[in-house]
Amino acid sequence: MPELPEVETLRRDLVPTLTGRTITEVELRLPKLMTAWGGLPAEALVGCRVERIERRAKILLVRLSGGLTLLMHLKLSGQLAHRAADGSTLAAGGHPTPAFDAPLPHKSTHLIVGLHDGSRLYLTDIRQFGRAAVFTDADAEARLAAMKLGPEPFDASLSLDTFRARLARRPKPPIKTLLLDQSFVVGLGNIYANEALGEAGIAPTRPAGTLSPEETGRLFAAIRAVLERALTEGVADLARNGAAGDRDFPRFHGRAGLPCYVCGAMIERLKLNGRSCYHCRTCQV
DNA sequence: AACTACTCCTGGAGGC
DNA sequence: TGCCTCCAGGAGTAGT
Repeated sequence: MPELPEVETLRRDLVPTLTGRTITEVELRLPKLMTAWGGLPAEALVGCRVERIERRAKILLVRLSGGLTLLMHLKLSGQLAHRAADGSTLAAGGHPTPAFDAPLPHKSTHLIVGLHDGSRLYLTDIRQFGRAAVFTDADAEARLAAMKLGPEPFDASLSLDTFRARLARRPKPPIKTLLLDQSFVVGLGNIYANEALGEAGIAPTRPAGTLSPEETGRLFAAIRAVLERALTEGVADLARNGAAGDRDFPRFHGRAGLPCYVCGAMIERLKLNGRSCYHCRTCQV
């Protein structure tokens, strides 16, 4: 799925196009999209005005009038598109395929939210792993609390010292496994975990407890640098099949068999907990 | 408690 | 062309 940079970029794009609009109709085409988390029926959205759009971890929170919150998690293949009444795209983001300018709705469009100005918000998800739910604000907080999410990577409360302390509590798992664990730190997915480890020069398989203080510092800085680059220069560029795109970002993920940007050695792929790790054996030790 | 394996789905790419 | 296998950016749950 969209990881932190994709969700945050989408949030920023939706703020000016969605805020202040009032929901006039809702069409839920795939009921299970809204059953996993429970909450109110989709129709509860009708009549609500969009007050604010927030993000926690990889989850979008649409704060509504009437004390309600719409939670959305795009998981692996979810996508949101806000289209004007004439069909033009106002904002779109999430998984890069299908193309953001594809005709909507299509067979993987599972939720359509109509706004009073005639615009529509479409949630599409080829793999149907995404989730959405409408809660009272209090229930939304309870739902988030139940997820036991770790700290945000850019939160001031996550200092290098607290990062090291959290690592010290989980010494056994491979460091890559820990980076993907949302209770350890939120926002990283497979792409940016691979990128952070690559930039830090740390092998994904290293048990977390074997990292030196110096390596921990490099990793902490690399996590923020990689996410910051995605937020400021644009999210990682991936082709349809998950391979790296034309841009030099990502620099490791999806580049098996291609030369490392740093040393020229061939990037290799290995599997860890069922997820692909792309790494340079020379640079990452 | 900590850690791992399995599971929910669809569709595109590549081998034969 | 068709069929097969593998692969894809997540995370909840059940088992050891």
